[in-house]
Amino acid sequence: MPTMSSTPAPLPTPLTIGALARQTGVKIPTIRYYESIGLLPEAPRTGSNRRTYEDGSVRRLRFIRHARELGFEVEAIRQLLSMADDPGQPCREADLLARTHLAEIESRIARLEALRDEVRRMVEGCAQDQVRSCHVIEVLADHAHCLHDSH
Amino acid sequence: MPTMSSTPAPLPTPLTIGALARQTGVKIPTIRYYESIGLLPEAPRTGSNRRTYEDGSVRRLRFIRHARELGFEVEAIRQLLSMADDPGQPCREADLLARTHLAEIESRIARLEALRDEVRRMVEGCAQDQVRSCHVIEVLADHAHCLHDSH
DNA sequence: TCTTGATCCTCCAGTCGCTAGAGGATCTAG
DNA sequence: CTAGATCCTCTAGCGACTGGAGGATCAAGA
Repeated sequence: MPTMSSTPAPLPTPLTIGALARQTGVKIPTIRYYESIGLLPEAPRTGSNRRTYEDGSVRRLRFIRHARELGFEVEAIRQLLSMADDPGQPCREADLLARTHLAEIESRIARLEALRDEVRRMVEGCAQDQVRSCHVIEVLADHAHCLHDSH
Repeated sequence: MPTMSSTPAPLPTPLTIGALARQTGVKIPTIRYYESIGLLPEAPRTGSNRRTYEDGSVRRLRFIRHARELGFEVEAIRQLLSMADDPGQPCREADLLARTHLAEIESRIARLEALRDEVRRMVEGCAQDQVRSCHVIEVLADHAHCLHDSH
């Protein structure tokens, strides 16, 4: 049982910004930054002007962090958050957002793979000799060595 | 012999910054930016203070552009350029730089692929119904839905 | 009670690699 | 001679933070 003492009053001790940072892995200045751009609501303050948070903040910030890690831009996250705040809405928008994002990830992967092939070719041609005959420098100096025009 | 008086000297008409931009595909403000950070040397000026370039500048700028397209950072390019300027040196450094870069590209690809899988799962789980049951929001709200911790 | 060190606050500046705009000078073609 | 293209410098902005200065406040130990 997750009772932590005999008294059943789990009154939620507000978190400091440092505790919030530790629980979410988001750095303190970043938390303040998110507040400043309106991704996080303005945190209530103590008498001595320190920000206080509750468990809801932890969830919201984790949501943000997770979305950022997944490569969503702040603007997209703003939209996702407002959807998450309003769970009766149809989720076509969230779905569209995610699908758009997926397409972008896939194109990024494709471009990186082309790029990896170029750099790999570059590295493999290097005889570790002299710059004069260095494939790396040579390839960089002349696009004609490349397989693709696209980059 | 490169005497320049009586012979039909192909004296190189200096390029304007606009011509250089057209020949390399690098925008004019970017060229000036490269000069300001020392990637390009300070261009000699005409009497009316306009920058002049020669074919060497075209090659150098193409080198820079190509390296940027391949994802090298400016600092790395700075090193590559100084190596290219000094072709008697062993090229271990250039090779190392490129190999480091390759490793980074590969790790980026791996992370993006993990990410793609997450987002794909996210999208596929969406029933286009309500946010309440929307997989996208749910996954973002809880990292535990993810396959990987790494992102 | 005092003191020390940790934590917090605000504000400002810097990061990277450009990009854009203001406001003005100069070139080139007709 | 004039119109429009091109150039110049300088400054500020982008996105998403990150770091530091300088100062207030808190919690714990002597």
